[in-house]
Amino acid sequence: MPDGPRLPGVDHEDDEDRIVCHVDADCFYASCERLREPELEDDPVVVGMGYEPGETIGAVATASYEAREFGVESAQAISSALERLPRRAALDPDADDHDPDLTREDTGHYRPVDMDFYESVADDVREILHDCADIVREVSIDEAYLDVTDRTAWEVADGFARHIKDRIRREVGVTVSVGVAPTMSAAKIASDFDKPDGLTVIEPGEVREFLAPLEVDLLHGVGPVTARELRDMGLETAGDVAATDPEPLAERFGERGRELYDRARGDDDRRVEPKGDPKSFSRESAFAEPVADSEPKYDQIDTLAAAVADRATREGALYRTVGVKAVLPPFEVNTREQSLSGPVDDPELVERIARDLFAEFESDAVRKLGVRVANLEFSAADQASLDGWDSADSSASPAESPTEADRESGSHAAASDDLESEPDPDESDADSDGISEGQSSLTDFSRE
DNA sequence: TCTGGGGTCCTAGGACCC
DNA sequence: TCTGGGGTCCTAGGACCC
Repeated sequence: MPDGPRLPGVDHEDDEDRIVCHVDADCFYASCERLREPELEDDPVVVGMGYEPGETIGAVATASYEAREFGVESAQAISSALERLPRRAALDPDADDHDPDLTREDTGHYRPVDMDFYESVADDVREILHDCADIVREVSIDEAYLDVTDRTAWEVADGFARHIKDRIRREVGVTVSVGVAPTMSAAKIASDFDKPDGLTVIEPGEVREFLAPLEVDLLHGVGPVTARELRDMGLETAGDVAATDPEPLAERFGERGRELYDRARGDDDRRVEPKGDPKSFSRESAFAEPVADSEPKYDQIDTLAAAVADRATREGALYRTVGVKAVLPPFEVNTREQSLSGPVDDPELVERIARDLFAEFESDAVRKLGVRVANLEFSAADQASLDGWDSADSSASPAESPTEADRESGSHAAASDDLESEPDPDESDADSDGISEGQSSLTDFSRE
């Protein structure tokens, strides 16, 4: 949308040159593990779940660079990771997976994910980032964009980035790679260019030239599927994309095609902006092997529903949509969701709806299940309850005050009734009635 | 890559409204 | 009623990212 033609002489405020920094921690989880176990330094370290002897599910979350040399990669199944790089612990003759032929050099350390600890380290990094920039967009636990236009200049951007890296290393103890460029997408590629412990600056005017030789799959937003299609179109590098006719790209990939074309040419108007509220919360978990019995599946749905609802409550979010995911062998992903007429915070309702939506897969073998809430609203409601205001305040969450919950909560009641009554065999009108009826008695939640 | 978990955004069809 | 066209919401699926 911001990609329309520019009119000369008309308000170019938005087109000012920006200096964008992308900061990306190097194998962050593994670095965190080394913070508390310095002996792991220089040894291969793999962080993930499910590598205990006998466990087969789970995947690698992060592999240190030493571990990557053995072919261990992020997202790899634990079984393959262990094949390439056995556990150091397996050297112990008493270990369950002991192998007498192993040598120390061919083994690595495996540690389970400990998000609470990684979050605490990330907090320390974030503090430094906010100290170094006016605008920070945190993308994930180990990655952020900084708008540092007002803090530095191109002539000294290199030194500024060095300063950020040094502070993080000195004060927190982890290394990061930094990319500096006039756009977010180029900064992202720059930080990736020289990992680990990298520092790459792409100055305005150099972006397209810098990108040109890069393989298409290095562009943000190009995954395996798109990369293959692009190659089929004869486009191997960012330079190929930049030089091609954008129309076929737009036809094949829609909006993403236009975006891809722009990015490959170094055009990216996005401003660095702080991240807004989350859009959804979900929990999922895989069974060790496909499960056909309905009971363990419903138990898992209940557990996931409770966890998701609890998360929403803790974060002060109301939700208006509840969904489930059922992955059937070999890897068929099914999703079902249902929206209510108004936002609620009601764990029991989440469980009921999740069970109801899952019923369709009751007799299928299932390898993975998930529950999700979406259409979140972080309104005055949670502020009110957090501040300890009493429920007389009209903006208080309808679902949190017993008195209010009892007498109103229209959507709530309507939705519950609807779900409790046996739905018609032909369910298509059973839903729409009951659920929309509560609307009139609902507090007005409309956003403008 | 025989495939974990938590997210985001886009697309496309259908319902529904005016 | 042989029906125009725009807009929005809902749902399901898919690609992608970390």
